[in-house]
Amino acid sequence: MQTLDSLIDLCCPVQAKRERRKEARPGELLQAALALFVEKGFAATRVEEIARRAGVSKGTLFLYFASKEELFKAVVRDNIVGQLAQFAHAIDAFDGPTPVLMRSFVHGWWQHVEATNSAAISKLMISEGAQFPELAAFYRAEVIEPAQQLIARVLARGQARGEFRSVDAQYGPLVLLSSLIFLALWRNSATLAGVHDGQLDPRAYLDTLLDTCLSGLSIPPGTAPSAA
Amino acid sequence: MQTLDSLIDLCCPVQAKRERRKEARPGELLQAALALFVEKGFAATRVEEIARRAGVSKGTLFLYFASKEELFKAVVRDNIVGQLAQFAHAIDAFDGPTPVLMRSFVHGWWQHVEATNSAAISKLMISEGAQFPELAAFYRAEVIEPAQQLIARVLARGQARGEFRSVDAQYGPLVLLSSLIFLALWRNSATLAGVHDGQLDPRAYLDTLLDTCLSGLSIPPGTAPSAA
Amino acid sequence: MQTLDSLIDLCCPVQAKRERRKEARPGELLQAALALFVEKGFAATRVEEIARRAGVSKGTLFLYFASKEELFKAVVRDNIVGQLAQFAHAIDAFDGPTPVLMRSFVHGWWQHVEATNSAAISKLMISEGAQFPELAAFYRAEVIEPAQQLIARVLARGQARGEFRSVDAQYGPLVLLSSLIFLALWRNSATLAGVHDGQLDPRAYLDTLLDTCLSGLSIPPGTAPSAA
Amino acid sequence: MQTLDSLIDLCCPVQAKRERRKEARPGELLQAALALFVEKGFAATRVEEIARRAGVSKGTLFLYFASKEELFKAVVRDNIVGQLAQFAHAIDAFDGPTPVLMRSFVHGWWQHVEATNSAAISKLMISEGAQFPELAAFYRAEVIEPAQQLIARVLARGQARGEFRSVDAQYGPLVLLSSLIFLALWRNSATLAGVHDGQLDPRAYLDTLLDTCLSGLSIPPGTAPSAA
DNA sequence: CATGAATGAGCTTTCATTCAT
DNA sequence: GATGAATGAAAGCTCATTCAT
Repeated sequence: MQTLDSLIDLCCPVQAKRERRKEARPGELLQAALALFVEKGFAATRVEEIARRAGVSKGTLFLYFASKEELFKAVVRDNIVGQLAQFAHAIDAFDGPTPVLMRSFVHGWWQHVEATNSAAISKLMISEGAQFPELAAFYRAEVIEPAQQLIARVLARGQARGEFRSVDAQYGPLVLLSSLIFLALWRNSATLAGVHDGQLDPRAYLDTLLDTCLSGLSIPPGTAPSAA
Repeated sequence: MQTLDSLIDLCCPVQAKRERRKEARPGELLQAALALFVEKGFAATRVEEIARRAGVSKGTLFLYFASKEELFKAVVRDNIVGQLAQFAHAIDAFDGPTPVLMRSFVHGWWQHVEATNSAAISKLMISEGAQFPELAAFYRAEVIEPAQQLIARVLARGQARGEFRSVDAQYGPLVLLSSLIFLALWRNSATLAGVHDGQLDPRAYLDTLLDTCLSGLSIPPGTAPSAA
Repeated sequence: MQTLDSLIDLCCPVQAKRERRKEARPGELLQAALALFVEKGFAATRVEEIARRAGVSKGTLFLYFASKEELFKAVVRDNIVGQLAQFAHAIDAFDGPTPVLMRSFVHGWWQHVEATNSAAISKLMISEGAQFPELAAFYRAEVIEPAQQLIARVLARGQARGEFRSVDAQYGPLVLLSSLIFLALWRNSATLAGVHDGQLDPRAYLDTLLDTCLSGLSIPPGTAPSAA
Repeated sequence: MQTLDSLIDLCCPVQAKRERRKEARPGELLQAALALFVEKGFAATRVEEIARRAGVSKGTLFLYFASKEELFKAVVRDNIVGQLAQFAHAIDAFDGPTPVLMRSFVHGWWQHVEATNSAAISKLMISEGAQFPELAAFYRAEVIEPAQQLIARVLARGQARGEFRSVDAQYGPLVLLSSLIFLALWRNSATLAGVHDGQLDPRAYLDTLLDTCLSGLSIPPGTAPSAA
């Protein structure tokens, strides 16, 4: 049986090179724009530079995107895809102790963030999101909230299994999420990182975070609800 | 017979109007600048608008502040720098248990952040710092570093008094600071908070943070260095 | 049947209008800039006016010249620098008596100065150089020094050939150069020339200068190193 | 018998200090303005700086001079005084050989120029005179022309006494004057002088000038109209 | 489709001039 | 008279956007 994609491929055989390049244009522009918006911010990025990096002329950019703002929106839309679903599956499939799950989740998350540009996009949204309310709402609904629920699910699992003490259902996840977002920001903000950039080892930071939180979440030996 | 004016003069031996306005100018400009920087960002705010909001002309602004960047620095100094020193004093003067100190420090910090717009300024620097390196450096040196040291001092105090277990000297303070900065961002980022702004109760969030961290930092009963 | 346009195309295989204009732009701007700099001075000339006179917009000017100062330098290069090299070649190629060379050099210089506006540019630099140190340095290096060396070379040639008596190597050329610069000034300074402009015949002035200097430089008959 | 001035002094005895300072104000302002106009040019000099150097406030300056332009005119008017008459007398009184007179005249002129600010004023007139036609005309009539006639008188004297050969009556003086004006400019023009400022010894330059000109003017031994 | 020359509104900053005190 | 705070018209330069080719 063929997937939908492969059917589409059969119906629309490879177009002439020129045509194909034409179709690739928007993607190249989006990629160039993402890199530059992240690097220099929205206002400080000149459309000419985006065009140059994408290998086209300034005029061509406006053929595909009505304005610099529309280009920004397209960049964010293009990059906000739920990688989060995979994390959810992994969590559900795991069956060891929750502290171990948490450790692996946190480090796995960072691995993904490092590999993709997600941190950069978060930075972008936090920095310039105020100017684009629909995008901000979209990002919140599609990224922030699911991420929060993911952490909530892990905490709940720990409590259900008697491994964690109970924490506030709303703010507990947030305390953890905040540190993850902070790490993402730190790597993309000249102000936060500055000269100390090289000094922050993400993995060591995450370990310190995990040590503190896991101790804080663990049930004190004496207080164990155990009983006879 | 006395004129109304001369009566006023007798009753209110204030300075000449011009004089009084002159002394008020910097404050009015600072206030207007803070409001607009927060509302629209540093780059997107035009000095003319700041001046207009302060009720003066463009030229007058430059009578008091040498440049837009200097104006920003003055805003930061006016709202943050001084306060950090006060926190340092309060910490040194305190002589109760460190967990209590930490609670009072964290809540006191938030109180100040809420009263002024310091949180918004942090948001600003994270958003636009990359484009204004001098401002970013200034902010790092005058705000980020001192804040980090403040937290480090509290942690060290707890350890010295046998109240806290030892944490990584570099990342420990950062884990705490990250949550504070996150809270500041949350309140000023449409992306993070959006329309749900009202849903986050800062004080409850901070309590959750303190509960988790203080538990995580406290020395487990059994491991007590007791002796005897 | 051919359209008029296609006939024209066949007859006049010129570039597209846009293209042709593009190539003409720098020249038109240079010309406009020279005229206005001379008329109103460097500082008092607004770039917008230059652009307008060249028939383009302000922005277009900056497409071709990075700044007002660079535009000025281009004007100088366009009008003077190249010509100095030509004089040097002519001097080297000449093989008659040095007094004849000097006469032809001096009159040739004036011919060039009259044709272009180089004199006016010298006036400009003397007037405004102090306020634009970079321009002054450029002018000194590219114009004053080479001109001085040109004269020095002629004097040295005369001495080497036994036609001129020896004069101070530093001040000799300067005495001559001063008169040439003075003539340039006279023609462009309301103060020096005023309404009496018509009264000064440059060629007669230069002849008087040459007569005096050449007599002054020539070796007195009796003092001839002859011998016997 | 009393001069007019001393009579005036008797009628208007010394006023109160404050009053006297009031009368001195314009003079102090003129002095400060001259120094700054010469140093930085008209446009580049800020009225505030003039006022500060004169020890008054910006507003006070406008109490005495209607505008910056009027101040400039006043500065020039105030400084153009004919020291030239003294030179004329000295020339008439002299009874040695003309070459000696010329040497002493040229060096005396420079001594005076150095002592006063005349060179600076010449520079000022040449630089900014175009904007003030009346001043330019006045300066020409009162300074340039008389100076030219002074030189012409010396040349004529030399010819009348059989010491000089005949030169063009109009351009001969000019050739000499040009070198003197050039020297005055050199000392006040960053462009001409630049880094070599220290290298030009005015007296050596004038000697070279005199050597060349006097040789050029002297009657060749053989051609002497002597006769029996 | 693609180009890139051309545009012009917009920005920060300066400074001669005014005028309430 | 004297002050200096306040003004606002420029100026040089940038860059998103347009459109003739």
